[in-house]
Amino acid sequence: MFSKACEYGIRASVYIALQSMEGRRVSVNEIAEEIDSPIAFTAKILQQLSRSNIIHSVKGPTGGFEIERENMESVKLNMIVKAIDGDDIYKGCGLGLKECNADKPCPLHDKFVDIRSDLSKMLRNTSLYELAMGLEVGLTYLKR
Amino acid sequence: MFSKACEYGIRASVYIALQSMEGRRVSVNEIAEEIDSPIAFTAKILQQLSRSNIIHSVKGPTGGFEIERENMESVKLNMIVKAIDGDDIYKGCGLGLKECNADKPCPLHDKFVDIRSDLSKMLRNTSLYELAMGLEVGLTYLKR
DNA sequence: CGTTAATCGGACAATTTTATCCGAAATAGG
DNA sequence: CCTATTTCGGATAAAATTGTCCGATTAACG
Ligand code: FES
Ligand code: FES
Repeated sequence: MFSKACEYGIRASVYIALQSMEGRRVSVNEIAEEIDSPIAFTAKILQQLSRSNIIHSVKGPTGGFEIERENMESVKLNMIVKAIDGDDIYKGCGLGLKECNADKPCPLHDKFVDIRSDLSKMLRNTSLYELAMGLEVGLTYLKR
Repeated sequence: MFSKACEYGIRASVYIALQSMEGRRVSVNEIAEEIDSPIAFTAKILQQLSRSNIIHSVKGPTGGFEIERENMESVKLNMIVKAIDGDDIYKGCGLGLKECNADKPCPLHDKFVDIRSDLSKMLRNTSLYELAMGLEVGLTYLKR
């Protein structure tokens, strides 16, 4: 469904959001530890999210990553997915035709766009804040 | 969403079904031409589907691929996807946790399983026959 | 029986994705 | 100013996916 990079990116963002709620800034090492991901690869993804203004990074000692309180609610999953995986999942044909277009649809088009639009809607409506809350109350987990 | 192999596999299967409705057996070359896919790679995928008893192959001159009339209705997309991509898409965690399990869910679990089960249901309920029919009446296309 | 046309199967190659390494730049704190 | 700690950015490596090649096998047909 999502690329590994995107999965790590979402998990990392949720963890950063959780810690930012308590004013803590976190390092790549801590993030990778807490979400069980490869450190250097995670660092690359965080750079990408930082450049996309989804998370905020601070260099030097006491530096690390954080998410502004306001962004915690306004940043939705669809932004993270788009920043990392592009918009293939929102626009692409389920059977791999070069373009998905109702004027010349693939055999699966009608059924596929239903699913795709549900997924898209779900990602658009899900904020980091919401996901971080589930974590905070101990209902959900970022590794197992 | 699906791998390239799976996309080609579905497109090929639908084309074979369409031709089998008229009693025509088709070669890899014709299939690859009609669905716009790499020939040798497509051949590999067809072998896989043949071994999974989803399509039927015949060697030698006048040989090729076909789908028995009965199978055309009983073969659903979920079988093709499972044969090629495995069941990650049916069982895997959306955020990449090692296992998807409601007892220790990831932050996205509840929302993700909804989408996943809709997708799963759609694939389970869609037959090759149904898709081939859309093609036959000129409503849908396998390449663009 | 020999030729020809087709799939089968294994080895190989190219590309993309995932992952690692390391030096550079920034900055807090002594 | 100096040192230590952190992200940044580019090069590189490993693994997985995608794609190619070719000889073996099968079978139709003259
Ligand atoms: S054309 Fe295939 S999903 Fe729209
Ligand atoms: S645990 Fe992540 S989707 Fe179920």
